Amino acid sequence: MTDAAFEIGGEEIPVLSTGEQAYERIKHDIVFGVLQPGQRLPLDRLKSVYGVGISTLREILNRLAPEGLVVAEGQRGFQVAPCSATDLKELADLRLLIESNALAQSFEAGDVEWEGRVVAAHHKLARMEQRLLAGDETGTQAWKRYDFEFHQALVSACGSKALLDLHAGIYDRYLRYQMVFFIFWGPTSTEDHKALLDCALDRDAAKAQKLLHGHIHGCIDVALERGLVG
Amino acid sequence: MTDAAFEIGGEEIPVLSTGEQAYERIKHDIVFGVLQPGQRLPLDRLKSVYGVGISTLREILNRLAPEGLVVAEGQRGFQVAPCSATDLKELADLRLLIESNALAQSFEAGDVEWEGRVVAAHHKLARMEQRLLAGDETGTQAWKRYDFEFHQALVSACGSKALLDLHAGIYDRYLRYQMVFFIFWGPTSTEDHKALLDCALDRDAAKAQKLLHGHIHGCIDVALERGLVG
DNA sequence: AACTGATAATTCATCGATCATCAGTTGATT
DNA sequence: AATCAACTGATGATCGATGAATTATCAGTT
Repeated sequence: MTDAAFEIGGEEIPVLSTGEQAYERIKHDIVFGVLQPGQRLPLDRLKSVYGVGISTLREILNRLAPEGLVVAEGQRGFQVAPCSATDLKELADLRLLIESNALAQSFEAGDVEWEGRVVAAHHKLARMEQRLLAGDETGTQAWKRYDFEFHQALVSACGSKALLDLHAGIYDRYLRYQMVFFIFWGPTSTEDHKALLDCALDRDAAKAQKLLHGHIHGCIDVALERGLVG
Repeated sequence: MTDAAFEIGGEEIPVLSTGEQAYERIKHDIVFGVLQPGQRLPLDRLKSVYGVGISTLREILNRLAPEGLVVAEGQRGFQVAPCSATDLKELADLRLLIESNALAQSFEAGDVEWEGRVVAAHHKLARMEQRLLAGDETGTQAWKRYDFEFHQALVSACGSKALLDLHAGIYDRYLRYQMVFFIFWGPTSTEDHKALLDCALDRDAAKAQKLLHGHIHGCIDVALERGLVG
């Protein structure tokens, strides 16, 4: 339908196809709770909402299914993957396992380039968190992106593409719980990020793993305490 | 097209839809090397081979893509995920990480039911390995299934569905290397399995993890030594 | 009034058709 | 003769149509 890339002044700007665009939108709407957990996804409705044909829609949903954001019960269509407390706990443990491991390898192998990426990512995240703490709620989505980019940067030198892909996928599923149930409890998170940055520059993997453990479990404990998740 | 389930004498036998059937066949053909790494997958050709329509085919390929068995280069169709030595190493490390962790949790939580599953799975695997060592090469595919079922049984009590799904997915990708490059080096593998069984019954997770490490790395070292992988 | 069975309406799975895109080839121009 | 452009055949992406399955509705019966 469209070109794969579009040239402007020497810089290549990728132009997404109809399907890719819709894929991104639907994924975004699931992660951010516009499409709610457990909600059925009638094809005709989605068709008009996202402006793509049935077949393209089904391709997208089939792609989202192995990623764990959509479930397909054969012959009965699709629905947004339901949320549960046990699933949240499993995801948290999984993220911790994957990210801890990647963290250690990354700290081992990271060069100065990597340090640069980490510092830059942390700076952007910290700025956004300042704004959020100041009451500016407009940037919640931007905040999640910077949070991801920071954690991504931390593990980016682990040397394993497979590990990074896995981490990204689990992060998305985990993020959905944060977004759907509006989990953001401010200062503690900010401190954790700063401490993680320091660990990275000191190459103190053990301490970073401990911090990550607290960072993640602190987050889900808040959710489970408040009884937010069914 | 067909019923989701078919009742016979109280037991429910799932009847797969056209799409599900083709999905299983294509996945099988990729894992077992019928469709070779890097090979392009022209839709018209697959259409006639597997006897399904274009749209259904694309659904299947889109589902296989996040599973890591197929890659989709935008606007230029699909191809079987290529193989490389680095990818094999990454997968081995990943499988080790996931399975080691699941093993420890499973040993912790496993009950007598679990022990039964493990013993049964090992028995079937051992029988098949006997036949293979005796020169009966007809059962290579059955062997892989029993090997998976044994490892699956070992971790089945870990208590995390997310972890089990992840393990299954990575196992498939890892298995492909074994199948495509005909890696089976007999006695050592058989001994490993017996030792793993003993560890399970003794609940000795640390020893099991060591064994698993040797089991997996021994396997890929053979492949890398022989220069089988690109 | 509640249950069961048949029928109608909705939703899904699968398909081939159509249009856009890509790669290889030919031909014109310098 | 070499280079670039337009042409052409092949392949992929997107779409709506069609028949099958599921769910909802309603009448008839106990």
